[in-house]
Amino acid sequence: MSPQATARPTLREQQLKLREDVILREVNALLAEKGYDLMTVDEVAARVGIAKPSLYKHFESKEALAAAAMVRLLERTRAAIEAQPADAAPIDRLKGVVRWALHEHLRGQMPSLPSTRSTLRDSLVRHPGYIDLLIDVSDRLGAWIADAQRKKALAPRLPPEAILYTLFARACDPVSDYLKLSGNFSDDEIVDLVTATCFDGLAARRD
Amino acid sequence: MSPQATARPTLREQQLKLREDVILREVNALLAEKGYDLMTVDEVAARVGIAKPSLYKHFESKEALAAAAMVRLLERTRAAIEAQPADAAPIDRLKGVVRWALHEHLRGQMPSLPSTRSTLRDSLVRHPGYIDLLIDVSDRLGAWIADAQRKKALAPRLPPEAILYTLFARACDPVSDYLKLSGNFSDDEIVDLVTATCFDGLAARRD
DNA sequence: GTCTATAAATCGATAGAC
DNA sequence: GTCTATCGATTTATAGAC
Repeated sequence: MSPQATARPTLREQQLKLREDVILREVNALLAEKGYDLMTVDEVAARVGIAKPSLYKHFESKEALAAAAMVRLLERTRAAIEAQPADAAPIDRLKGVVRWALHEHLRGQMPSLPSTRSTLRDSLVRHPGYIDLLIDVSDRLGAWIADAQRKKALAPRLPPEAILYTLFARACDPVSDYLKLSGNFSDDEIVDLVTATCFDGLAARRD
Repeated sequence: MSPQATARPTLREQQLKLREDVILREVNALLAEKGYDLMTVDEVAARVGIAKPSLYKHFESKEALAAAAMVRLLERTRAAIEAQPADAAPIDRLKGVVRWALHEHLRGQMPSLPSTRSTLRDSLVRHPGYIDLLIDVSDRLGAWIADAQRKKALAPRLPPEAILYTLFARACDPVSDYLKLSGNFSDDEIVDLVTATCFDGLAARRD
């Protein structure tokens, strides 16, 4: 053990942070698997390998647990946005983010959008960090959308917010689940299919 | 009161059927509003205006209640399919069904798709009438899809089942909820927007 | 900080009187 | 068939020992 181990509280804090990250990863997977309402705190504790009261030492409630997991998801989303090549056309950067989200979804790591009538939604809007991050992510995507519409790569007539909502919704589109369940497609094919129908539509194109 | 009133048991059966229809309408609305897991049997009874045990005289469990409501929804879907003009192009008939579903959604009458990991899904596949109706509806839509692809109105490269799943998914697309929540669009505009992005995609079209 | 044990509330389902 | 009252199971959350 290093001499700083007892002197600095930082190491312990790092361990704490590490454990909380394990917790949030499991919460994220459970949110994707069964949603907020069906996820039980007992199950989270069991998967992490600790007792339930220990979990409540880290997070004060089930809602706080889910909110923290959603914040983490938004942070990873922002990272995916920043990872897009700066020299690519804005529409291709948008496609890249959608493809990243679809891959996460197929890996069972993408919780559904907080439904407009969900229990979770109310507590999320009260969570300070969540709204800020959501606005940040929306602003970055919104800038690309406006840019792509100016370049006439995205349909100029569509309201930008309709495009933004559609991109968010495709990230947890049940279509990918059903395609996966059919067993006729690989994950890459499913990502290609959903991305294509999202941007190009179901109707045939002449261009 | 007609003379047959006491002689025939049919009248009482009609009243029974009528009450069950009221129940299923409320269940349908509640399924659309909060989903199967958050819907409580107490709430259904309260909305119908009867006590919970009375509800259990009509339906033996919460699952049976939801399954009956989903069957009723599929029957109305089949009716909407049959209501499409026979002389219209197949792609326009498909659009007509999607538009009907979106209007139902905006009226709060369209439950979400039974998620691949839902509690409800397992009991639905065991319900005899449900699967038959689902196959019937899928077959009718599938015939139109094949027809539209032959005529090159729908993208010929897309797997027909991907198109079918996409149409089902758009009926309960959360995008419509968020557009409605924004308050910037009328119901008709939302239906137009979602239908357009579904068939034409987000990317600009030259045709 | 982690555990065992339990409180408090909710929900699906039923017993039994009318 | 409809009601009041209640059971049994599940789940969130906490008390208290270590």
